Amino acid sequence: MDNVNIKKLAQALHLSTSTVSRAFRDNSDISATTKERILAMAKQLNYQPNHYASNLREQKSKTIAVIVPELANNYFSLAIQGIERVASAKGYHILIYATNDQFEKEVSFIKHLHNGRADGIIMSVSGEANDHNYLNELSKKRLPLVFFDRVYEDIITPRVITNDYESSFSATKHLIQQGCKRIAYLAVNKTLSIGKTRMQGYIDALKKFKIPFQEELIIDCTNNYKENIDLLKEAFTTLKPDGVFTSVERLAFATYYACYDINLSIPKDLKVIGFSSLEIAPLLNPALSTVTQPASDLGKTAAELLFKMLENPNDINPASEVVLNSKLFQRESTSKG
Amino acid sequence: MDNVNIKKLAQALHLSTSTVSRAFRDNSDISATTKERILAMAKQLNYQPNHYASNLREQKSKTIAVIVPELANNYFSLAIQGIERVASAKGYHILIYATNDQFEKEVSFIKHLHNGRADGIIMSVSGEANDHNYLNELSKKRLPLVFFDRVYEDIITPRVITNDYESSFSATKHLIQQGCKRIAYLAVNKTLSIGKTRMQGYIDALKKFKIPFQEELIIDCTNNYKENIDLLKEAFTTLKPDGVFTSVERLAFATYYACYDINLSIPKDLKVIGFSSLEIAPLLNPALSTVTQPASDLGKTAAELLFKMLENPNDINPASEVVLNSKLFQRESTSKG
DNA sequence: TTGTATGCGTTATCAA
DNA sequence: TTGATAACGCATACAA
Repeated sequence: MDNVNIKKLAQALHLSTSTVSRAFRDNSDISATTKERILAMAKQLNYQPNHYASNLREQKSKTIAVIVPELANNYFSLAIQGIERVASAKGYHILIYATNDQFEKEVSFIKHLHNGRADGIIMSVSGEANDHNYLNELSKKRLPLVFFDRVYEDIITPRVITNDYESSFSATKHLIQQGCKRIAYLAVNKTLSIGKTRMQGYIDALKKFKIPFQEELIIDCTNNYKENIDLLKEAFTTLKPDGVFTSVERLAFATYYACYDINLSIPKDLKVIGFSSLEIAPLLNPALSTVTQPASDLGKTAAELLFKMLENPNDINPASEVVLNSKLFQRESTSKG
Repeated sequence: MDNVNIKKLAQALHLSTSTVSRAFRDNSDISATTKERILAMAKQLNYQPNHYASNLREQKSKTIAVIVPELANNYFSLAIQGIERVASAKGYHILIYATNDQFEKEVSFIKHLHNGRADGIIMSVSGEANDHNYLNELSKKRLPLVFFDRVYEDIITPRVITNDYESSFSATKHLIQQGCKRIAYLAVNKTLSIGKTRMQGYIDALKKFKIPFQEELIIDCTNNYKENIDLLKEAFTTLKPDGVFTSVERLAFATYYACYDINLSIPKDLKVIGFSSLEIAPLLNPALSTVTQPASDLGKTAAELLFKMLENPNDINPASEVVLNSKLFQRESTSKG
């Protein structure tokens, strides 16, 4: 490598490395003229300060890590976009990790990140069902951490979530008002906190409107597209629901595919609404009614929270929780008649 | 910080730092028993080798950077997913950068990455219209770089692309065979190499089937959703095309919105096909005919190519080009009658 | 097999 | 205002 470092730069200018170094630090004492000389030469030689050396020295990385369950997901893409914009504006870099819903990966990522590679972590969790006390074991040494959307309730750290309970309640209420009597709830993992909250909103809405809650109408789906479609076809045929509320976007799609296959008409035979941040929900056949989460804002807010922690560690309540509101869009898939 | 480093670990074990260091390097001479002792203590103390120190020492980062035009985009999300899987399997980390189609950002990202932060770069470019000779100026010092999808034709570096010309030709041919006589081509940036190739396939297909090429039917769109819809409504009204071929996914969506607004029926009045990797294209109203690029594979292949460069720099032809095939899906949006 | 010493590129402290 | 020097945490050449 003919890489230019601070030493070569110093040699070329007949200066010491410390003087050169100072030229890149804003607050240091250095004459304006030498500074200019240095910067000019730096540009000419295409000098880039070695990040690893700086960070080893300064003990921080100007990098934040983002851990999400999956990358090929409209919702998380939007969230990452929100995070990236904030980080980019602050001159921070972003490391991306996908757990693919494997808890061990999450643990491994987090542990490895505690080697100085990142200054903070933004995460949507994967392993609600597991023992995630590993986060507490890091104790004092734990990096600043912000949860978004999917959180661990028993870990004390700032979080950004949406008003899932209210949204679920509203969505269920909407189905009831559109005339549904047998409303299925499509869960993806009942044990996930987010699953529980959303399900509770559904259950309470039924109660409020005096519709009996039936356990069999809670349909627990998998992570496999094809499996879900088969499972739903079976369920729709035997259980004959007249409404479906899906707790995540992809289950709404699975519902559509299932209905196409078994010739159920949406919304005539079955009304459908689901959590989804899909911008083209109006283009679906039929247009999908959605509970739309402000995904990009969620990411933005989480990033802002993390930067607050980084800049003013004591200024932020570790138990702070920011709640953003989702919005209900009524479209063709839940229309009457 | 009560961070444990190799020194503390050595102290705790009454060993030297070099011995401890060796325990983590596979090939070093070290007795099995001491190695075990060290690893056990490391686990107990939750020791993580400092990445910056190692990398400063070894002059590599085990990190690759991915630069894309945008993050909130189904296609790039899939590509990133493909990259992440390969990198993750190799124990590499991924830095993500979004240019939001701003060329200066691209230049800035690339230049900054040449400070040791990443070992290689995978990029889908943004600034075809600009002077991207900056990449050549880095000359010998340039990091291993792989282009995917959107490339600079005049920069010699490995690339992974799709058979855009053939796909465009087929898509246009398909529209012709479905009876279209006035086929509009929706471009996003005529000067982008990818735009040119795709447009050429369209032009040549017209020629082949003796349909006169009309400049006015090339509609240059913007990056703004709303603007595009307005622009398309105007264009469809005045130009009265009977077929539309969109060079990127989001223009197909814009086309749908425009048609809904001005009461054009797809496919009766206007047949639509577009480049798109959207998995739920069959769920649109009407189901969208697509040229589907193997987005995830593209990312995977690009990553594999980059790792080959990293592992065997001389083994790979810098001008190598891998072409993956897209697939044409005929759906309702281009059906006859 | 283990320990000592050195340097990776940078920045901070101190002295000039 | 500038220069010499030490240190950040780790890995290797060399010595023991």
